[in-house]
Amino acid sequence: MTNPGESTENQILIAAREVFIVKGFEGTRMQEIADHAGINKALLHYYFRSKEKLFEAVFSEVAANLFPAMRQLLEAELGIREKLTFFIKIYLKALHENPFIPSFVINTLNSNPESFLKYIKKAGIKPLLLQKQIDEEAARGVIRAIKAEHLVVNIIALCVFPFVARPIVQNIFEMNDEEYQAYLSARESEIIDFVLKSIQA
Amino acid sequence: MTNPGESTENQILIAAREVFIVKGFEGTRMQEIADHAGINKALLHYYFRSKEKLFEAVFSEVAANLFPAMRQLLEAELGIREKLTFFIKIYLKALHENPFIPSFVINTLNSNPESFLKYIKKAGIKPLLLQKQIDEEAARGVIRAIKAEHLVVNIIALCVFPFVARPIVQNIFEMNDEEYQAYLSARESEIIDFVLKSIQA
DNA sequence: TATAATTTTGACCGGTTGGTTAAATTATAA
DNA sequence: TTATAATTTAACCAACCGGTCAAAATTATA
Repeated sequence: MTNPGESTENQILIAAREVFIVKGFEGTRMQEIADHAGINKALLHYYFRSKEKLFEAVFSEVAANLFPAMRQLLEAELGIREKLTFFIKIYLKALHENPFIPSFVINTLNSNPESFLKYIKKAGIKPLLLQKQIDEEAARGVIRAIKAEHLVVNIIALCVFPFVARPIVQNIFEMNDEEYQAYLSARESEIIDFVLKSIQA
Repeated sequence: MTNPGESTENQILIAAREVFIVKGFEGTRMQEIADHAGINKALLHYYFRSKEKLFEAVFSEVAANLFPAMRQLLEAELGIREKLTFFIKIYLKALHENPFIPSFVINTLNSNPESFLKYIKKAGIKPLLLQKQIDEEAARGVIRAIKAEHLVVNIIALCVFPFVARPIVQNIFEMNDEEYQAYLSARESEIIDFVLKSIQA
């Protein structure tokens, strides 16, 4: 699977991402990353010095994208209902493109709870701005009053959960892979509907 | 931390559960479990033969409790709104008592997606029963129509997510541990409200 | 074309870790 | 009290795994 166009360093990053995201830091073997990248294992150390630094390179790429995207969505110049609808659409699209990211994030949180803190701080998400908008639109009767910390967590939970719990959901509701894909596709309108109805004035 | 009243085997199980649940299979060292249990490491093999069998003992205890409880709640002789309210209350109570279980489940799903299948099958959850009740009560105008596979996943997602994403949520919304505890406590009424409003006829 | 720099490799090292074992200790049964 | 069974332990083993290295190969530069 060597890609002649990519530099070796980049091939390593791609392979490392693929393996770390599924197996986590402890579960990943350097030899497996090397196999994925189609290179000798020593090269991993040549370019990244250690397993931990390689993981950090993968991790920081994930974390660096997570929160800025979230902030951008939350600060969009939109009415609250449109904003939430837009957030749900974009967030689900990102999840479809990278379905293992949520599990990776949760795994990393488990073994290193402070790992995301600097990326959160750097992204500069301003929850008070959203709360302000919610309060203003609740005062106008557009939606009911609700705390931002509940609303945002609810939306992300609804989006993320079917990806992290896929084997369980698929089995309980007896869906094959195709049916589950259809289910995931239906989630967009389902979540938008669920959320908008729940905050109706 | 040796407990004179407990058998050695049980002490091992308790310690193994504590460590495996937080660190997962790959991240756990047998010596650490032995240290937690206050015993010599060789005893782990004497009683459980291998790390994998010890993990399986812990895992099966978790899995054996997860789905039967869920089924019981879903088949309670209650109206749908009362049933969902009851489900949320009991589910959150269980999560407060075992806050690391969701992360453990997700970690285990990641490394072994088929691990829960036999426990799901054994629990015999009948989604069609719930769907039937939803359809009947929607026909009577008690709630709006909604697919069981969306409703159940939504509820579990809302309950579970603040536990698995705690460090991130805590940091984005700038809460200390005490404030987060209050936040978790508020989740019950928040989720009940959110869900019941979203399925209102 | 020669030399230098960079990249790559196979082989190896040392620490970690799951697992084993013989002996010692404790518990139980006869 | 003695024999046997169960439990426990310190020490050890072997495989695994992250990391290193000298040499070779390749690429770049003078």
